[in-house]
Amino acid sequence: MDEDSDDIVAPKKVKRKPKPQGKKRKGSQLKPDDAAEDGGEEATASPRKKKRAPKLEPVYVIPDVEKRTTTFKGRLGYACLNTILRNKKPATDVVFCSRTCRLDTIKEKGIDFVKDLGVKNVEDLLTIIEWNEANNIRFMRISSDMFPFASHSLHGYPLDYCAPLLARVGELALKYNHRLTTHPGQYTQLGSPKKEVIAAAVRELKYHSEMLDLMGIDKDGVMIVHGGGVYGDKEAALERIKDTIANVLPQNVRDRLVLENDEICYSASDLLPICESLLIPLVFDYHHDALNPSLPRTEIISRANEIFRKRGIKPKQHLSEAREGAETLMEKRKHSARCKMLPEDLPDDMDLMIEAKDKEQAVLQLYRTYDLHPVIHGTVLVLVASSPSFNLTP
DNA sequence: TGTTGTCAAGCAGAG
DNA sequence: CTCTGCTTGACAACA
Repeated sequence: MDEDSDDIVAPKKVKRKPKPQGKKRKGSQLKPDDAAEDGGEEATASPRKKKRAPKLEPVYVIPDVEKRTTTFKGRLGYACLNTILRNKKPATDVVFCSRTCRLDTIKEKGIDFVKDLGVKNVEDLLTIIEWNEANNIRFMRISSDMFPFASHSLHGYPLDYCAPLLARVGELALKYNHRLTTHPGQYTQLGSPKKEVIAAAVRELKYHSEMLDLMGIDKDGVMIVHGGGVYGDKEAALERIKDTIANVLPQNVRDRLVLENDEICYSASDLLPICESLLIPLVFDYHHDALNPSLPRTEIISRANEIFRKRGIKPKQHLSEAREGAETLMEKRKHSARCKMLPEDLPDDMDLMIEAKDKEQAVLQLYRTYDLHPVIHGTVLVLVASSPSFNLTP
């Protein structure tokens, strides 16, 4: 689907998936799982090699991108996961920040096991930030899974045990002028009519705040959440959201909170009034706005940026694109692997989070498209052949 | 090593 | 009603 993939010369061995037509998986069936039609078929071509084949050197090719120009001067970032570091081989070398476990495992191994996962996640975050710096990326979203179950009603735990390590993350980010933000998940419902749901949302936000506070991150370290559900009455839900923000959230949590327009329930014009009245910034998401439009983009952006300005927070926005060939609303919600271009109305001085399956590769592609930063040959496309998106077909 | 089913949490929309 | 999608991934069990 993504032209990108077509250009890639994959590492020499491309394996065909066995395709065991066994049990029906409960997930979607619509992904024929082999999109390796990129010409990497020489895979099976060497059946008779007796000397144990030395590890094949992958062939890295940087495909051409269509060149474009921009006056954009902000940072581009990616969310949570670095595909190169996540897929390092051997498996013991992988670097990622979302180690987690099951509830059963907590019962089995105890909470200290879980807290150790958090330590490993934070250690790896240091590595990722170093990688980012080496590759001219200075903006990323921290995984909400950094500390598994930290906000859980029964198993939750404070993060102070990890304070020194978290402080190192903040110091490193500061050293590189690297912005770190968070995006608590879809279960974070500030406007639910159910008390327990709100309580869980507040715990989740407190956890994220605690993490950022212990890192010593400044006010640019925001936490982005959506409006959430409407429960059949949007006005009433908005009132509850407003009440939660104004009267329930502790000040340090509220200080980091920002709202984001979504593609189903709350458009930018739904959120702007409460954002403006509470001085909660609005993160504008171009993709969501395209699916759930309201006011003219330029108006949304200028009003949103005014809130950021008043709060002294560097503005940020989200960019993603729908999968190619998406027809229905549901299909269009899915993110594409890359972003082909920056939006028309993108202000120059702005941090832009790229939400794409290929993560940092999508950022690097935009770097190349617009000549924003040099891209190191070898970090591009190193593993695209095995990245999840590579197997996605439209 | 890879594959497969399942996993903390909430909601809305499609079929 | 069930399945899907959301920041979408990762664990666990087994081959």
